[in-house]
Amino acid sequence: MGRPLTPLLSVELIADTALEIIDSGEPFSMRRLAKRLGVSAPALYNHVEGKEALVELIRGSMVAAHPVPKGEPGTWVDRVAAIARAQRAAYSAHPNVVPLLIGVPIAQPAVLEIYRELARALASAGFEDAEVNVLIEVLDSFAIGNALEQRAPPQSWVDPDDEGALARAMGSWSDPQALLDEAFETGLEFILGGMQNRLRNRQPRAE
Amino acid sequence: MGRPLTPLLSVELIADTALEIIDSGEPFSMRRLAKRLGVSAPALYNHVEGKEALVELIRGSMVAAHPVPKGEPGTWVDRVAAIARAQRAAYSAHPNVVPLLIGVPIAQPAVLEIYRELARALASAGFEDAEVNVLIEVLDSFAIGNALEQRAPPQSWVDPDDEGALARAMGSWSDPQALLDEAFETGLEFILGGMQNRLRNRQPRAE
DNA sequence: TCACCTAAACTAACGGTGTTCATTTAGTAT
DNA sequence: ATACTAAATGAACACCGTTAGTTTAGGTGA
Repeated sequence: MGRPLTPLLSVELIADTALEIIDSGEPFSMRRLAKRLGVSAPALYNHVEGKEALVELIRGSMVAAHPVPKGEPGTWVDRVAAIARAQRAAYSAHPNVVPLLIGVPIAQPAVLEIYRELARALASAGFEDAEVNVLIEVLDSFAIGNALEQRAPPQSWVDPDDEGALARAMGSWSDPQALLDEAFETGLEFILGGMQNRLRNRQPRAE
Repeated sequence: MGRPLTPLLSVELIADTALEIIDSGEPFSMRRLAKRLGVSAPALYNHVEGKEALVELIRGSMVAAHPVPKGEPGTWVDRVAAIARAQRAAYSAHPNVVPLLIGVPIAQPAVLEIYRELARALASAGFEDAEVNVLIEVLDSFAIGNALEQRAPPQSWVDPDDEGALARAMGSWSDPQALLDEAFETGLEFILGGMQNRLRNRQPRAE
C-alpha cells in the first residue's frame, strides 16, 4: 500500500482509541487497537514507541483531563485534599486503565508536577523532609489501592446464606461505586486528620 | 514418554516453584515454570486448573505463612491492627506476587475468613453494617496500595539537580523498603485513629 | 492373571501477544 | 530531478495460555 495520501493515524487518535477500548472492558492489545483503527499493527509503531509508552500517554491525558484546581486560597489541608481528589477522579473515570498503569514507571512530567506540588504543600505545613515522603506514600498507596478496588468484583465473596458480620456489611451496599466513593472520602478524612493531629501534638499550641 | 514411574510433579512443588520464580523477579509464565521443573508445559495442567488457579493457590500459601495472631486479648483496635499487619506482612514477603494477585477473584476460604474476622472486629466496636464495609474497603485499599508500591521504582522520579520539596523528601530515604514500612505504620495509625475518633464523636462519653 | 480404567507425562497445534524487518509509496527539501 | 524521510504494508520471530490426542505406568475388579 505504501504511504497514504493523508495520514491515517496520529498520536492523539491512537491514544484516544486505546482509551476507548480499555474503557469498554474489551481486552486491550496493540493488534486489537490497530484493527479498530482499520490499520495494521506495525503502523502504530510509526507514532508510538510501544505499548508501555502508549499507556504512559494515556496516563498523561487522564491527569490532564482532571486537573487539580489551581491557585485556590485555602489551607495546606485543602490543597492536599484537592490533589488527592483530582488523582482519584482521574482513576475513577477510567478504572480499567489502572491495572495497566501499575508497573509502568511514571514518565509524564505533568504527573511529576503533581507530586511536586503535593510535596510543597506538605512541607509548607511544617513536616520535615523525611516525613513528607512518608505522607506522600501514604496518600499514594491509598489512592491507587482504592482505584484498583473499582474493578475487583467482591460480590462473589459473600455467601448468600451467611449471616455473619461480613455478609451483613456487604449486603448494606447495593451500589459498589457508591461504597468506594464513600470509602475514599472516609480514608482521606482519616489521613488528613492524622496529619493535622501529628502537627498539633508536635507544636502544642506554640506559634 | 508416558506416565513416569514416580510422579515428577505435585501441587505443592508447582506452587512453591512458581513462587520462587516470581520472587526472583524473572517473568513468570507457565512455560517457564514447566522448564524450571524439567517438564513440558501441559504437564502442569494435570495438577493445576490453570494460571489463575495457580496464582490463587499462591495467595493461599502466602496468607497461611503469615497467620493473624489468634486468640490474643486486646481491644478491637488491637485485633484490626493485627489483621492489617498480617496481610501486609504476607504481601511484603513477596511483593512481586501482588501484581499477579490483582484481578484474580479471591477464592481461598482462608482469605475469606480473614475478612470475616475483620468484619466481626469492626462490628463489635460498634460500627453499623454499612460502615463496616466502608472501613474494610479503606483498610484493604491502603494495604494493597502499599504492597503495590513495593515494586514501583520511584527513584527515577527525582531529578538530581532539583532543589524542590519533592527532591529533598525523596533524598531523605536511602532505603525504599524502610520508607514503605514507615508509610504503612503511619497510614495504619491514621486509619485506626480515625476509626476511634469516629466512635468517640458518636457516643460522647456515654456508656 | 488379565483386562480395564485412570493418572501423568508427552508432542503438536491453535490462536493470541508485542515487536522487528524489509518493502512500498507519498510528500518534502535541495 | 534527486534524495531523504514519513507512513503505511505483509512476513516473521519469540513468546504466551491452553487444548487435543497419544503414550505409558499404576491400581482395581473379574
